[in-house]
Amino acid sequence: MGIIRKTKHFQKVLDILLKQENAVSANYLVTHFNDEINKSTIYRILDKMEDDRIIHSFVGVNGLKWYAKCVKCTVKEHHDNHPHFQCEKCNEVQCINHTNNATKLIGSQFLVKSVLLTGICNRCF
Amino acid sequence: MGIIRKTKHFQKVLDILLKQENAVSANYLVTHFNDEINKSTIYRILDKMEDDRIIHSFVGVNGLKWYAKCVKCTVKEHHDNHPHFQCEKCNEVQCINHTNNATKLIGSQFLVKSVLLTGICNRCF
DNA sequence: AATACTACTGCAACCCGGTTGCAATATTAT
DNA sequence: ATAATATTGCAACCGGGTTGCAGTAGTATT
Repeated sequence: MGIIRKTKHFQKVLDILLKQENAVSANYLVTHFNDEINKSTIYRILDKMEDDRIIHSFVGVNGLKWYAKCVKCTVKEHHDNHPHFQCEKCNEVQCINHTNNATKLIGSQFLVKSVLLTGICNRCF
Repeated sequence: MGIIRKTKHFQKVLDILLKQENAVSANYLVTHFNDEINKSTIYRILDKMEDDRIIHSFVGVNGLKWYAKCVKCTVKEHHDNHPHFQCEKCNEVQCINHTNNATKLIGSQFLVKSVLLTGICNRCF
């Protein structure tokens, strides 16, 4: 159920996501492509990209959905379940993976106020 | 700007939150008190309780806001910035604090798929 | 290159969690 | 009891995200 046709819209959205080092909110893409791409189209493209493991998503501090490119994911499995850090002031999101040093983020430089882990609990497992 | 008058509505909402061991979603409270308390009233009560450090809040997997009672918070400072774990299947939220064993949660019993840290980044600090 | 098939898109309307302004009501201090 | 004002209900609104459907545009086949 992922991407089947390589359309112009798909390419444009992909370009933004690949260019960006960190995560991008769905809402940013909607306003960025305001006059160019309909918002339902953008949400549908993002869903399909996620199905194809081109990007991964998560929900940020304000309940907005964020997306970032996958680095080592295969079509079968998501390997990009690394932590994300979001600043409550500037709202910017950083992926904490091989390129970033997690211990540098947590502790001295950042004041971590909330940690949300998600997954499958042992009752549902 | 917190709670000033101890009203019946305030007491009813508080009772639910104190009774519950884990977190409760704002939306749950709204539907629970459907015919009894107006939803704007509930959201306003929750805001004030959070101001007074009676409860603390965070955003769950689906972007919904969750609340849980504070255990060791003072009016001046929130000490309940412990991690929360939310199951993606049953949506239940557990506070990972002194009563729960974090290492038991992470690892064997749970499959952790995403971790969101929030706070203030070094640029904004 | 023309055709047919169907994935993709735009539109408009909708959904739902949460917010807001305002008039009416209830709590508290006097 | 009264006055002052915090709280509430209501209705309308906001914004991120979804959906059904008809029209458009990729793609495979000829």
